[in-house]
Amino acid sequence: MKIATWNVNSLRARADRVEDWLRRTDVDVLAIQETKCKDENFPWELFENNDYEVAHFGVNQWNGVAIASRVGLDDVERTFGGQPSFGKGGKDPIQEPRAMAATCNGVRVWSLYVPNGRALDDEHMEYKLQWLDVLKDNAASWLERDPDAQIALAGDWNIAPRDEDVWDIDFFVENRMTHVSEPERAAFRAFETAGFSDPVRPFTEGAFTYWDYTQLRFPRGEGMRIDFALTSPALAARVNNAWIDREERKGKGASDHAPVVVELAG
DNA sequence: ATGGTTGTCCAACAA
Repeated sequence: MKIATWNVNSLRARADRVEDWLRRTDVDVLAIQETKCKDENFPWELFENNDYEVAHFGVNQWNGVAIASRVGLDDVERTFGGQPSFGKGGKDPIQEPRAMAATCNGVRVWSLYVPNGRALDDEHMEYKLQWLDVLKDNAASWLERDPDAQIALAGDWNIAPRDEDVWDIDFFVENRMTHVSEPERAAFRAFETAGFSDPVRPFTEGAFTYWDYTQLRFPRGEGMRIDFALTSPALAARVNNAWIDREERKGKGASDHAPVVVELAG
């Protein structure tokens, strides 16, 4: 069984590439982030035509998450408990479509689009840290309730947990960039303390998952590792292999993120 | 050539 996560940066703009990728990669479950559409604009037939069930959560042109599966798609949830809301300048806060879950062949798969943070002193950074803290409390409680639960926290985490997860840590620190600050990294580590782990890194040392569209970041090899599929202990034990599909970042019409694939035994 | 992006509600914001 193969589970993947991919921030597609607009599903409509990426429909042909997503379909080609699904066919050649042959994954069983795909957690999608940044669909950038509401349900009425969602390309349902893309998944139906390829024998995937799909569930979507999107309310406007921002964010949007989905899960496609051909091994079952049960008990869909579109938020986690106490998920913080956000409204810029405090106006009309909403629970943004950044998290959804479904059970696929016994695995509880979460598609997560963690808030970006925007700047170290931006209100969006407080939102990001709070959002992660509440998600972590939820995730810890799921494991306490069932230590054998198979859970994947898959998505765009918008955090580079280690210095080697960006092309030049000095550049990030000197420019007061987000994604590498200690509070963000502590928020990520809290999931590891709660029992979740990253099964992809051992198979992909030194690899990145994201390259900014600007500044020729991809041809220059200037990327970041910010997309993760964290696994509960029972699920981590099943991981046979994992890879980051850097080829998918190439060429015209690519997302700025590459898909991350985890292969499970059985 | 000292710049060089992409997506959305096509204007201004988000990443």
